[in-house]
Amino acid sequence: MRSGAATADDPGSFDDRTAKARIRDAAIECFAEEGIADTTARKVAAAAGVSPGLVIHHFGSMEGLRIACDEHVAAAIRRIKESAMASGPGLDVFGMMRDTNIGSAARYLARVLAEDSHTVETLVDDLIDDAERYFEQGVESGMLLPSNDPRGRAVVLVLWSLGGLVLHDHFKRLLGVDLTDPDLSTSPNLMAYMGPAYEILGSGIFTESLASHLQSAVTEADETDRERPPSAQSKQKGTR
Amino acid sequence: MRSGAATADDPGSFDDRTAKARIRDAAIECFAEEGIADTTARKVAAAAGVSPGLVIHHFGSMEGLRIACDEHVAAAIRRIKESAMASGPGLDVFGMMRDTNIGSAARYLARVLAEDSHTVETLVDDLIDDAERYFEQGVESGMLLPSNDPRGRAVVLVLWSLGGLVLHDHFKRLLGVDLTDPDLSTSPNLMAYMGPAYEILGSGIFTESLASHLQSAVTEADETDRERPPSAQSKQKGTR
DNA sequence: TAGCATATTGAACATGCGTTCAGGTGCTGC
DNA sequence: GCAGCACCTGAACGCATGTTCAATATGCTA
Repeated sequence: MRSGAATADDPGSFDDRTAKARIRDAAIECFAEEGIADTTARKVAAAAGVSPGLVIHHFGSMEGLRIACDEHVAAAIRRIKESAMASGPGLDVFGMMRDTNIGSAARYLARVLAEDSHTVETLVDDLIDDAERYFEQGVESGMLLPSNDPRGRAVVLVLWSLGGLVLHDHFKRLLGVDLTDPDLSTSPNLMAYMGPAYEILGSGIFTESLASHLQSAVTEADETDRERPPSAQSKQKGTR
Repeated sequence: MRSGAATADDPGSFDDRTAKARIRDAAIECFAEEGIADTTARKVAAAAGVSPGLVIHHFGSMEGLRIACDEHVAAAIRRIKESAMASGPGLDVFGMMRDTNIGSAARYLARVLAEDSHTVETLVDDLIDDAERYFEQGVESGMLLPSNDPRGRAVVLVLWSLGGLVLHDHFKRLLGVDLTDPDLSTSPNLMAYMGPAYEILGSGIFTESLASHLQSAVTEADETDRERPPSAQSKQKGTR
């Protein structure tokens, strides 16, 4: 069909745009744009310029297509992340996936993050592992504060960030920032998001006195197993 | 089938636990448990103990059902939020919706937050408005640090929190905490989440030097990008 | 009692889905 | 040449879906 490309699916070969690859790419875009549930074999086929039968012929089923897309996007993100980490220090978790023509990957991710997919779980785990390692370096070099729970801090920060990605429509509506924009860094409204984010990550939001008060409550609850959590007055509900 | 102590319904109607209400409740549970796309009229009908036709008869269409569920859940959350805000200060955004038998509302919310629904948008807007007002009180009473962008800070914090809710499966897997658990506050692993969260919100993660470095980079980018916006950095950030 | 509106059913319908399959096309090796 | 093979098509199948509708049950009004 195309140029003198050899046999079909050969990852790493020069011309990957075989029909199979075109279908996969079209599927990623379709999943990203229309959502998982609203993406049908026929839509993907039309977008890729092939017949519906070919979609199933190459991927076995729609679920197979989903898995292939998951893996392709995960691989793309890993590649971007690696080059970003090699290029030097960055601090936000999104930084890993911006400044690169990542295409529809961010939008795709935002769509599948809430579904359960083993591939995505593994990707999230990896992102957290890397963040944790990254934070550790930051602590050692004096850029980041140490944590009582480095792993937990990495989990919370990465999932907050990814959760923000999932809710990108709300950010777009409320702050005018599209977190899935491939070239987010040139967005004029970026600071509407980055400003508050850096402020929070810079100094928190609690004052000294409140922070110490909460901290003592936390450690207290941590030591005694059955103690009230720090959220203060939970109204007794009678029966338990 | 449950009877008697049903969850409250529309304010204004006395006994709403009609078949229509049963269908709506079953639908909320079904949406929450199986997801939006996998919830069919027949499943809802079976769960409510009625025929599929009745579902459409009462709500016009499945989309009508979705809207009715959105509005019901939004009303429930607003009610909970109001009583929580009346009961005194709390600091995390989840606090609004825990300590109450909110049923499947949190799981439902987690499912619809990423879809677009005008009702949910309005609910999110309200949550942010309340958080902003709430933070303002916290600043006045000396519990919270002032912000250069109070609105932006509220948006970011609420959406990070809600994003975490959407990704509750990942939190459950990684920290053992189920953020959609109706009685979250008694969860033994709660601190695996609250600890890092409070740590971040307490003092941030950046050290002094890095924070000032980033801040200068931000203002620099702000000035070079365009003219200095009218309301920006009028107030110098905390003396610390 | 009759009359009427509402509540509810269950079978039917049209639609769109994922998937299958028999066959067509073009290339490669003999 | 022509067999073999991979790629690809497009019609078809079976199924689940949302929705419709005539028919029935139920309860309210007079």
